[in-house]
Amino acid sequence: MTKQHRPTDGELEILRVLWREGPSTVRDVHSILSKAKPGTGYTTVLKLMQIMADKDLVSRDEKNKAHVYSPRIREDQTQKQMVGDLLDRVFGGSAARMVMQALATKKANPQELAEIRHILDEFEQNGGAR
Amino acid sequence: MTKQHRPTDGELEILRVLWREGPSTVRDVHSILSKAKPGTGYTTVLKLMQIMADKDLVSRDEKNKAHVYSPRIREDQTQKQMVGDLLDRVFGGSAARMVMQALATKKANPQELAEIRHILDEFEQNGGAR
DNA sequence: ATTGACCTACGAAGCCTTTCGTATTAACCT
DNA sequence: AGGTTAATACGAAAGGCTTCGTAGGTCAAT
Repeated sequence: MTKQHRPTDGELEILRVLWREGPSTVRDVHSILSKAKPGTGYTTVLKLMQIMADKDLVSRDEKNKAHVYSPRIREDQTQKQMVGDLLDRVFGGSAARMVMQALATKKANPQELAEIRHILDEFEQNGGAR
Repeated sequence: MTKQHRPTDGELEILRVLWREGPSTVRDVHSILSKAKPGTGYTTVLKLMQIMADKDLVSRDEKNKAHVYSPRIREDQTQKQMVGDLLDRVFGGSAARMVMQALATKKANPQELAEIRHILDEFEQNGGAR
């Protein structure tokens, strides 16, 4: 098991598009990203996606002229990895402290608070086994 | 308000030492870091701390021969910033989802679960005001 | 005063990420 | 077929992070 590197900022932006939209061409990804960040160059996105293919972060279907890219790592797995990383690097492993700061940042939406409570209930029921 | 950059990995390691130990010399920091990561070079740590002083991440007292460095940003503020950043960048702003993955990573310690519940209680009482 | 221990300053190399320009190739239309 | 459009490939530059070697300064003890 090769221990995954953290995806870079740019890679993450692209992965997020692929997770949400499913298999996409460079043009697809570019047009979405350039909505959020105007001025994003097409070949910049292309190059990044090529590098991601080299790193096996995405796979590439070359059947058509415009290649179609798909994520090769799962969103939830990446989220877990990155949150675990932050937990160690910034919070010394204290999940409670991290949750506290997370809630302090976002003005805690009452519905979200309820969701979090629900998650806690589940964790207490089966002892956090995964 | 100059919007703070994320500290780099190396900077964060040093900041964590300074937050825990208080004002310290390069030698202090180096001897602690090289316990966790043997082979860490002294001048590597020195250079990094000099750069951090340039960036105003730390301040430096030059009264003595061995300069004494102090953090210039607060730990809780940095934590808040970094968790907020991760929230946006990988969880699309959903705190609930982030908490879930955090708990899935760490085998949720029952005492911590209780702490988190307590934090939620407080947030519900005063509506997330800080 | 000379030595040795310890400190800072500094430059530079190596690597990674991001960005972009240019070249080339493929498809389509008339 | 020829020309236009749209795609990929590639190289390279710019900037940031990390690492380290070397040089030079200071202090104390001999």
